Amino acid sequence: MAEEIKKEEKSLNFLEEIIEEDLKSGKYKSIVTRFPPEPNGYLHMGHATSICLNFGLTKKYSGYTNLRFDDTNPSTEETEYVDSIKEDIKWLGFQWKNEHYASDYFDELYEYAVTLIKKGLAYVDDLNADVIAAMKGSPTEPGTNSPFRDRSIDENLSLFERMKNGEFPDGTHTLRAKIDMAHTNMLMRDPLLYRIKHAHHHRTGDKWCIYPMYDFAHGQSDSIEQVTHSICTLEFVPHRELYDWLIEKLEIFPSRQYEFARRNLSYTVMSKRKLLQLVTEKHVDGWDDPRMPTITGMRRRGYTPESIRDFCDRVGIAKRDNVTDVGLLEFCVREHLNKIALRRMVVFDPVKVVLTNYNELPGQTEMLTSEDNPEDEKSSHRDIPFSKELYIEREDFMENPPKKFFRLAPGQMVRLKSAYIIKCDDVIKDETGAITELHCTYIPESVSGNDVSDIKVKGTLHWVSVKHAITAELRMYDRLFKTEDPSKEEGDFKDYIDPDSLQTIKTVYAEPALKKAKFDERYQFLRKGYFTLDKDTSESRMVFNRTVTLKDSWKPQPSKGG
RNA sequence: UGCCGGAUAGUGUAAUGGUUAACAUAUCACACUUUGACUGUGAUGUUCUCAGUUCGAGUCUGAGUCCGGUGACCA
Repeated sequence: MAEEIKKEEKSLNFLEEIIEEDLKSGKYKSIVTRFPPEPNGYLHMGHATSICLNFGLTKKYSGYTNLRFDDTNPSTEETEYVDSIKEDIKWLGFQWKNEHYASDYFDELYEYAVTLIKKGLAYVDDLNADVIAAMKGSPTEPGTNSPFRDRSIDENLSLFERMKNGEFPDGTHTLRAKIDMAHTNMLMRDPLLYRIKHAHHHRTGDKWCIYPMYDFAHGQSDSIEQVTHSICTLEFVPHRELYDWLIEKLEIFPSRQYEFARRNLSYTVMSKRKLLQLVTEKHVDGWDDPRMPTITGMRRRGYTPESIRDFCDRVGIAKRDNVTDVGLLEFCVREHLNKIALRRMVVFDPVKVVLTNYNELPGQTEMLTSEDNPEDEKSSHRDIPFSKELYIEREDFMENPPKKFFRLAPGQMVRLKSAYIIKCDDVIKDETGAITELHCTYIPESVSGNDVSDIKVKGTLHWVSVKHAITAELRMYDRLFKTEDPSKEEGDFKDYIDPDSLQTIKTVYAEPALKKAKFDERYQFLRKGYFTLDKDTSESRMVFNRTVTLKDSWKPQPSKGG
């Protein structure tokens, strides 16, 4: 027996390295992470990265992940978002251990503030926002101490309590940490800890009129929950110093913050503000528009959670700015859908084929059969009716084909998928010269599964029987933007929206098996792409969304002289 | 202008001082194919610059360049 264990050692990302080191050194026996959305918007692909990271880490190493809503700003947050966020996380396939709210900790946070005041490390400032901002100084110039900086502890205590009791209007007082107004890190120049907001909170109602700032809530919540690794994006790097300072002064559980680069995707935008703009200005159909990089949008588009997780795994994480090619996401989606999608034939832009030598018996329909998914050896099958009159794709016929055109052309033969080989004999046109029918002959002995014709053809076409076809509406979605990084372009990012990113085909012709389409199924319309049923489907109208096209490497050769 | 990050094929990541810098995707060929899909085979293509340390540098040091973040009573 070979002693060498050939283990495919997958390299670790920088967070896995840190965690393995922490586990090895005995610093922690198990790890705790958290996913901390603010309930003021819908989750998008960037959040999905963070979710996969946080939950993935505690799944790989022993531990768990909490869901914590960072609801410290009552004026922007709503319960509506809480529900959608939870739904999205579950849909992605993750389950949190505890559901927390920063607002659950308001009492403790208040006590922490009192502790800081008693230590002489925080004070109530009577300055208004503008003055405080002005006195912060600039990156190159130190700030100026507030005249209220050296109030007595007792006075601070009393003032802070009166703030809590609602004795002051909004904006008149704040609680600030007493650190260093000349600090090179602007965030350390006596940062605000609490502000007065006489606002109704979605969970605590009217109990509070003072609310902690992010910096005085996030790290403290981490600590209360004994989060070991608090993972956030790079723009919070400057906050880490304050994060550590507060934990040290408060002498609470030392959670540690680690930062990674947020995930950007090409041909889309990812900031909450921009996505909101797209919705409110009606450039898209809503948060769940299938072109949106939101979880709900991708779900409606037909993306699978498996493919999104796979994508996150493949791209990994690091600390450098990135714009990941959305093509990679599309690859992951195709790869998964190829395995699970049921095959169906749908003709988008029909041209009629008449099989001149096919004799239909009255009252009888020839039924053919085809596998639902050739990737699956145990695939189920469905029946497909065949008849004298068929539709094929208009683009699958050319009167004057270029070289290597494997489809239908005068005198040329093709296979109809799961049916017969046919040969084109005549092209029928109307008075304008437009092709109305193709007269073909079929080869009876070439039937799929029992082909004794010995004819080899290069092309196989999808088709439907005219009289058996059902109709549906198709929404062909493409990338929302025309440029890779719309935010980087000159002018407004919205100028780069692709007006053709949604093209609706009102009527397409499908084989009857598609009538039984279900919302949780994915379909591959043969040679066309992956589709899923849209919520706009009604009794009278089926609507399908194109999730992603099939890869298509065929390029028509330039034909010479007609 | 200060402070803090970062720079490896087109893109995203790996290589933890030691062969010819790897993997995925993309692109291009070829093969296979009752989906011009899938699959298979091959090819193209990479360490920001300069100097230094070292037998040996993508990795360490210094300088420079470029990119990003940061100056909300937002998170």
